[in-house]
Amino acid sequence: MRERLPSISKPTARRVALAVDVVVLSPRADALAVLLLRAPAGARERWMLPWDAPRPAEGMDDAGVRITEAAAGERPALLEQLGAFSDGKRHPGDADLSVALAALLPLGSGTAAADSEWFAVTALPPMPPRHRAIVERAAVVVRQRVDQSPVAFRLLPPTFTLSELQSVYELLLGRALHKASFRRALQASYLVDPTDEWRSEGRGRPAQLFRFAPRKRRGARRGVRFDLFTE
Amino acid sequence: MRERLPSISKPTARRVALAVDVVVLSPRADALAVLLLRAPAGARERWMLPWDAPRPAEGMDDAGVRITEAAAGERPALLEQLGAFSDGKRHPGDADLSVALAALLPLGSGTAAADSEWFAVTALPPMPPRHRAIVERAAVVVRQRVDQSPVAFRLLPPTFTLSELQSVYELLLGRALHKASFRRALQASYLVDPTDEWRSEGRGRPAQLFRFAPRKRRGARRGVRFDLFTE
DNA sequence: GACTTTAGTGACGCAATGTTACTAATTCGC
DNA sequence: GCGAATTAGTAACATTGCGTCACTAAAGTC
Repeated sequence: MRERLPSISKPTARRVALAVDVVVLSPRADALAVLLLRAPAGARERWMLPWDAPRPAEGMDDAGVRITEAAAGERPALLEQLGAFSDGKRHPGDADLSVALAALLPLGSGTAAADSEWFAVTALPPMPPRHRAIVERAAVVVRQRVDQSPVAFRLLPPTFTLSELQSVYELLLGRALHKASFRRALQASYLVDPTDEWRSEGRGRPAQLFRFAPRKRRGARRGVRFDLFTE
Repeated sequence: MRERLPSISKPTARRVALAVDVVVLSPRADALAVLLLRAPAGARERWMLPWDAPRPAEGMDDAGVRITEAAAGERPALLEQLGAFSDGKRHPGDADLSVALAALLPLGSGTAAADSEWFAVTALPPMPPRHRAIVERAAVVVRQRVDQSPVAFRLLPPTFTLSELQSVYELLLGRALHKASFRRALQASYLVDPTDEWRSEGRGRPAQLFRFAPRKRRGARRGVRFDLFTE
């Protein structure tokens, strides 16, 4: 039926202009916020993601750490690759291909430099189209991975209250969660350990501080979940 | 406290040698199998992934479809980006950077060409280190996404029996599932529609054929799942 | 000291899931 | 034919998970 020629021409790699674009994320004012840099004079949009070319022999993650440190003055608590973006959309450095990374910073860290500012991911200022697409993708990816990787915990300092943790989950998921259910599920998961410290935050009863300390869970995984399809 | 210079040097994209590497996956002999091509004479390893450079102005996905068609004679039922790989590991075309894609083919399709062969992802032959890493990553990613995207359904023809579907899930998850629970959960998910066809496969009672037809589910999402962490 | 605010827990009921055991429809061996 | 074997599909029960409401606890405020 189907006739095909055997492949005769050996493929060859092609040289393209590459950039690493970093979406630095942190909770800011009850929203998931991204750190943007003021674009150089003459740029078509006023804001852009921190980015740079990878240095020779530098891995993507190394470049991501370096770019995050330069923009936020801090090493990311978690770095996740978002993928390669090469649609025709405009990039501030005219890169043919962007490798995009999400870098998570804990709550309250990384005072922005003078030429940078935090924006809620739902209220982005004018920025290059590819960067906008990357930020939107980052928000989706972070939300999707929140219950598979310690995304929420990396958006918090090493110790935190359970209310803070719940707030981060609500901020990521965009909906309110029930306190009792949240804590019951967390308890059963063996992901956190209580410390013997308590924090009094203005009024109300002081809250116990917890630490992210996942333990090996007894196997016995559960069945297939058909209710998580996003399509 | 922290002193930082404002960024003065404008970043510039750097030109690197790029390849698109495709992991063509399909169920084969009760295992998840990957299609490999015999490497050209003189190569250090005998087998490699289908790959090529993207053509000018060709998107990653377009390149992925083209490469899949050339290697398997068929368009992928689902194409997912796995990310960018630029570790120091060796690539058959000495690409600095690989954009890796997973291409899913339904069960029983794509007779391999003479210079290609299917291998279980758990029993890979000698192949370039970067390609091996990409295949291993593909297996992990496909397993992780199985209950968020229709991965399992794209590994089956348009109509299939529920036993076939369960087999694909078991093959992807690497563990046995209980028949009644599987069907009950599937029923509740409104992901499949029964057809009025039945298939008799050797001995045993004939099985009804189903079709993937996801319906809009009534909202009401469930709580946070802490038991899905893979770390 | 009463009121407000935030933290944390107990308990009830419904829904989902694990499990066992069953029925149904076909082929195979004799 | 006819029973055994094999695969498909379902019923029913026990257990667990989860949404919800209601409560207690410990701080600040007036």
